[in-house]
Amino acid sequence: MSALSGGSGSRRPVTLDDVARQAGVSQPTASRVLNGSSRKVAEAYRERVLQAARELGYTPNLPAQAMARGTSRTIALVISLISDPYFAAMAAEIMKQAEAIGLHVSIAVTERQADRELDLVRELRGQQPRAIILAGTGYVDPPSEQQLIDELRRYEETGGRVVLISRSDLPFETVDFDNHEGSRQLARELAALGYERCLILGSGTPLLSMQRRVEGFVAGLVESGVNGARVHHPEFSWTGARDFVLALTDADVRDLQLVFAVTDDLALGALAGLRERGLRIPEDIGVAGFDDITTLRDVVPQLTTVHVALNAVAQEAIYRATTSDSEPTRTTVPAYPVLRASTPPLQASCVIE
Amino acid sequence: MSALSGGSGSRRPVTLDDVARQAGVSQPTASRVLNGSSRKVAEAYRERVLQAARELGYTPNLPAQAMARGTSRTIALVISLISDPYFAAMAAEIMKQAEAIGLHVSIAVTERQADRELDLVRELRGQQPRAIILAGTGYVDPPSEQQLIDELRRYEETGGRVVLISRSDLPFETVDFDNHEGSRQLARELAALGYERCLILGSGTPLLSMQRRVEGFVAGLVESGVNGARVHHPEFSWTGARDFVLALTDADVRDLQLVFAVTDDLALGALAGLRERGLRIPEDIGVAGFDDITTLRDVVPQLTTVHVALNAVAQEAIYRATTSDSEPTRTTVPAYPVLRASTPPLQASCVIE
DNA sequence: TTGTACGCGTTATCAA
DNA sequence: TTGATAACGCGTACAA
Repeated sequence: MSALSGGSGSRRPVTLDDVARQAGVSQPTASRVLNGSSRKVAEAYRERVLQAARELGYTPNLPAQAMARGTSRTIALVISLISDPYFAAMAAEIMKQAEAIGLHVSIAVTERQADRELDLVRELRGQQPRAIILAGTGYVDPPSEQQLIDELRRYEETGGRVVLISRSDLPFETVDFDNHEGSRQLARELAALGYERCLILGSGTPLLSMQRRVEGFVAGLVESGVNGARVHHPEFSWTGARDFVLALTDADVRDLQLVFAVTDDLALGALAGLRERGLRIPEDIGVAGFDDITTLRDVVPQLTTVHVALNAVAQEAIYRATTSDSEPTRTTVPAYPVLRASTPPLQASCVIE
Repeated sequence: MSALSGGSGSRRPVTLDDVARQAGVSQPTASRVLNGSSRKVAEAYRERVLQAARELGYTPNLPAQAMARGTSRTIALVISLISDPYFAAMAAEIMKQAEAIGLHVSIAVTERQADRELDLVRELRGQQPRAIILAGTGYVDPPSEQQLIDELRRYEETGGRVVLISRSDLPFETVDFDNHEGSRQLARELAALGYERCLILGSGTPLLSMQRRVEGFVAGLVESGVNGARVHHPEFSWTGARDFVLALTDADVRDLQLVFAVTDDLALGALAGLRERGLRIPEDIGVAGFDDITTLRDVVPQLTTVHVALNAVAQEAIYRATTSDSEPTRTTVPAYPVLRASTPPLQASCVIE
């Protein structure tokens, strides 16, 4: 191994200058050929530049381009949790849409800490991204909401775009799905199947969209003439739902016909808990969730849930992130119930109160 | 809305210069206070700079820093698929470790296309990341392997670090888990439970690690005195495994005691297919996978699999990505079988041939 | 059409 | 310790 090629950090990256020199043209000409848009370069030069770039293995220095242009080709995505199948699917869709139009995605995770969100936005702003997309948090009573708004405003004022997904609490471009309507329809369909005595599992963490789902479900029940659904708010996780169900009294459980949880994750936790108590699903009690995560395909019985068109959400988000509107708009993507084996029609005997 | 504050892109971002001017110091001094390391600045100046930065809402322009310093605080992660629970978990762990030491993560997805991998590396190189981590591809006979190596070498020569996860095919720093040993041990344990007539589902796509898992399992069986396991390579997806199982003849299936698939995803697909054929799991046939994805907790029966310590893999990868070694090393993280309800001990009657 | 000269925001070098 | 000044790589008026 020669002294020149060995080790790390020995060589300087190939720059546009190197390419220009090798091609025997000026640096701006090389720039025009390789990265510019107004391609008024003589074919002979063009060829030489392209060949030189190929030979040298030139790649544009993105930070340098970003600085010179004042804007980058990066989109910053702030997300609660990437290991959660729902958010993973959301991130995947957003990346797909972004890459389709030549944008990179830089991901940051809040791990559901509201204060971390503010820090992240501040940091991300420094990346000079084309847009910042905040997906899937949104607390009912956020501690530092005004600071977050200020920070995002400041970012917007310097030409950046802000898009919120699944949280309609802030005055920015918002893409949301219809939480209320989705669970309302679900409640109506389940009521039509005969379900009346329901336990609703909301989120212990005060999240707006989850609250909407609870309200929608209750509304749907009431419209169907079903009242008195019990609402509880266990810790917002699979384990939280499971533990909650395990802690119920036998009398409580015996009286139930259905458990609706505001996410599939919770629903699966509840399902696990109910089974641990010796209950059969769906014979003894029905279970329904919300999100329609892919994972559900491997669960028996197939879980009734509310489907959300994540690809539509992502597409809309990327569109909003790359189009400069004057006024923030609110887009709502539909969500509709999907009835599966976990909530079969109740026998007539059970429907009668 | 005033002409100054309105719309998008009106205001210029706050720069270090603005802060310095407001604090009445020179720009380098402001730099030393806010971003520098050798903090030899008079306390009085220090205070004034910090306050000015706070008032103005200054955030360092990362591209500018990257250019000036010649290196960024970004790690580029190239991953096959982010919606896959296994890769999502891997990405989550890597991000966690990276953020713990103040590094951003930029994610790019290959969608399992080998040629896209090369393009991505070329692009990512332009981001001037601190390191490039390639996770989870690695073909048996890659079409453009040499080009990829050249590209990564070039990146390394300019001071970047390259770390490969779960693919020991390229001459770079590698973190892998013990595919062969993991499935070998699994095979031995299953053989000890009485399983003999096995169907092994490999990957239709020629991936190295998957091949290792097949080889390891076969080796484990042979060591246990079990020969003649059938190996097949359906399309590398849940659907592929399901369809393959559905296409088997009844005679084939009746003869089987176990299906081992090289990933949990495939195993779950196979399980679904077997059930569609009216087989009971595990009474009629056992099923085992590899990866121990979180999703399995909601599957009944609980799936026997091989557990991989992803957090250890991620930690090691980040460590390698931030430590400059002279020679590329190979780290192997253990993988060990976890026996669950999907492969109960076979009754004595079945063990007898 | 091509090349010269400058600016982008930051860090690093060197005098003072 | 602090402050001028020169990079870093690229895009872009402007002049040729």
